[in-house]
Formats: sequence, C-alpha cells, structure tokens
Amino acid sequence: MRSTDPDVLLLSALADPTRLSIVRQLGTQPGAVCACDFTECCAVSQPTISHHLKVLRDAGVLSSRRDGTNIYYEFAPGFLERFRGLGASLTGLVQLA
Amino acid sequence: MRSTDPDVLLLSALADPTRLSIVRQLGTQPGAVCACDFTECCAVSQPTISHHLKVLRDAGVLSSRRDGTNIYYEFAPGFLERFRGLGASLTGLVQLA
DNA sequence: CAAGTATATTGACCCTCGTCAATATAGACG
DNA sequence: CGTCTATATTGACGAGGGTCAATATACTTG
Repeated sequence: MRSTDPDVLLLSALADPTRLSIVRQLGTQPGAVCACDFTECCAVSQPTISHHLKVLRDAGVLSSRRDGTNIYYEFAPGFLERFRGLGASLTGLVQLA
Repeated sequence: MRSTDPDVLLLSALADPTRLSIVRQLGTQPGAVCACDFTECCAVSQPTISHHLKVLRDAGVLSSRRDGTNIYYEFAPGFLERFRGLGASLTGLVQLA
C-alpha cells in the first residue's frame, strides 16, 4: 500500500538513480535548468524524464516555472533545510547548535 | 534494473514506511534497541522485521551486535554525517562552515 | 488558423520489492 | 543432547513503480 508520510515521499523521490541524476545535475549548476537539458544526463526517454520531474515536484524537491515553451526546474525553497532536519530528527538530535 | 549507487541504496533503505518507523523508534531511544522491540512499532510479521533490519544494515544505516540470543541494533557510526553530507552535495553546497 | 517545438499524459508491460507462512539457524539452559 | 527462545532464511504471491510508444497539451511563430 502507498505511504502518505511526507518524509517517505521525499526519500522515495530521491531513491531512484534517474531522479538522483537529475538532482545531482541541478546541484552542479547555479540557478534553474531547462527540462530539455535533463535528457542528456540519463539514458531514458523524454516522457520518462517528465514523469520523474513530476515525482520530484510532487515530493517537494523541485519547483518549476514556465518560460515560453520551456519549463525551468530548480530546488524547491527550503528543500535543503528540510532534508537536514529529517536526518536530525531521525537520529534524535532535535537539539542543534 | 537494480542500482549500485550507495546514495541510492541509502535513500532506498529509508524510503519505506516500515523501515522509517524502525529508524524513528531508534531515534527516540538512547543506545541500542533489541530486535524483539521492533515488532511493536509496525504491524508486520517477525520475518518482515528481520528483512527490513537487514536492508538497513546493508545500506549502512544500522549496525548490529549480538548479546546471547538477542541482537541489538543502533545507528551505524557516521550515519548522520553521511546523510547530511548527501543533502549538502545534492544541492551543491560543498563548501561548509 | 496552421505548423513546429517543448513538455505532459495515457496505457501497457515487466520487474522489483514488501509481505507472509514455513522452515532453518543460533544461543541458553536443563 | 534436547528443548526453548530469538532471529534469519527460503519460497511464493501480489502490488507498486519505472519504462516506453503513442498521443495530447501548450506555447510560439508565421
């Protein structure tokens, strides 16, 4: 059965080689990246890239913005903080420096 | 096809509601936890718990130690640092304070 | 409106994975 | 060794998800 836990959704979104490649490519470049540029990083079809981008967007990893026919993706605001907080809460380190 | 990327393996290990419950229970308690205590947190059978503990161990999330017939699990050394570093590297924040 | 490009959706296939019942292994204690 | 308890392994089943081909939608330009 499908989980509704937002943390599980976030981790599931990242726990795929194609999606992690997308995220890594975003991390190496400053600012937003056109969806058309993700077709190079992974040997998958255009619909598959689109599907993965949707998964990452729904999980709160990425946000998108349209500019003409192109759609640009970047990290959703607060994603890094959320990811860090998740790690801290999992290990019980609620108190931080 | 199954990925061999250690980061994907780590994220996949955490991206399951039952396994995240196990990890969360570990985070709330100081020190190691007996495997027998995990049967309460999730409505799954004993073999399933054992399976999930193995996945978490193989991914480097947990480490185990035997004491008589009981086996105690705790966070693998360096797990939190690794998780944090993963988040930082994904978002391109290689430079840290 | 028509044509072209960029992205998303649909539908189907296949394989991975979470699950359990049954069984096996390991240690403790007589 | 025999029995009991704790944990792991095996084998099988079913659901979920990654993938693609085909198609649809959206925007631009003429």
